[in-house]
Amino acid sequence: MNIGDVAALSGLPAKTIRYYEDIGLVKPLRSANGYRSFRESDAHKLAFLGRARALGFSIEDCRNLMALYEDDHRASAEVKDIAEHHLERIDEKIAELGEMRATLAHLVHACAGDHRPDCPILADLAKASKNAPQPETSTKQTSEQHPGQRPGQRRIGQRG
Amino acid sequence: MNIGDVAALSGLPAKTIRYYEDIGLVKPLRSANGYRSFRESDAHKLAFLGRARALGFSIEDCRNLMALYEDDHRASAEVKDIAEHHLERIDEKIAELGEMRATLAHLVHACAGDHRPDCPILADLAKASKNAPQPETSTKQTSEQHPGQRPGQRRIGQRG
DNA sequence: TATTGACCTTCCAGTGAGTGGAACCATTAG
DNA sequence: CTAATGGTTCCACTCACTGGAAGGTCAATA
Repeated sequence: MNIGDVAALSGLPAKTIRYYEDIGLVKPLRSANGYRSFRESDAHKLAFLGRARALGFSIEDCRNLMALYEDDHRASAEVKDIAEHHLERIDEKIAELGEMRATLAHLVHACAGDHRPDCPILADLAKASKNAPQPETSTKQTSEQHPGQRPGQRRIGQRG
Repeated sequence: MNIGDVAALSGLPAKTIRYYEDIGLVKPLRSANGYRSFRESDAHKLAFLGRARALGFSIEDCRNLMALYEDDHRASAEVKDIAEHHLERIDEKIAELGEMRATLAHLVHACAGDHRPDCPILADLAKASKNAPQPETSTKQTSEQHPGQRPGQRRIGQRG
């Protein structure tokens, strides 16, 4: 099959499949016209990859999982190990996001959200949490200031 | 103060602060020797940015929040709007990760994790979930196969 | 004074996992 | 013949930095 066919079967964009070939995850044959020619096994692999990626596994994890999948003498412990590590990382992320969510929800709740400028959200972001109430600015000036004439900044303010 | 001082005050790496100047988030002065010279207000901005980033706001959000923070005539509704949108995105992510977690935890629990090759995790990844039991491969061959002699792959298997 | 060492500068390249687009080739239908 | 569709390569871009090279500056010490 051509790339469009495996794309439809696996649900992966053709671009992604080309990328997966580029990084060595699949190795389709080539037809005489230069088109990629995918076997059943390639389509199977791509579906496998799609599902592993949907579970959040990294490409490196996918590579290892694929290798284990194709190894008849694997120990399921190796697979479980990868999955458990991934599970831990997911739990960490959920915890991190949960903390963000709690703080943010609290601030959002406290903000009137009207025409007035008073805003607990900005107040919280602006508050000095660590140190330096009057940090004393003990840093000695190396020489006198002059306005930033060569700040060397590009892409000022617009994204990409 | 020099970059090291604001780095210590804000908790941001000097590299990050240079990057923030590059994208126009801060505009420190320059000393005669070419060193960046940060005012109190710059240090304050950087601390603000550090906290906003820690809450997961994107750089673009930070840019907008900074602008609102510096606008005495802002409406708190604008700030709340940004925060609520971010909160929604966080909730979506938590939900997504939660689904992954559930599936993965189920699979991990079902896997013996021993020396034997039988593995429900791999079985699940490999199972055909969508369509194509025998997908019939109706795709006509454009020409006969020949092994992949010009697959054009680079960085095969190693991370770059 | 020379030299260290900490600090600063710029610029370039890389991260993960693709995505968008240009320029071009192949196949097929009308 | 032409157009549409689908394939090819290659390059640049994303996001928010991070690492490192090559070199300039400054304060302190031998």
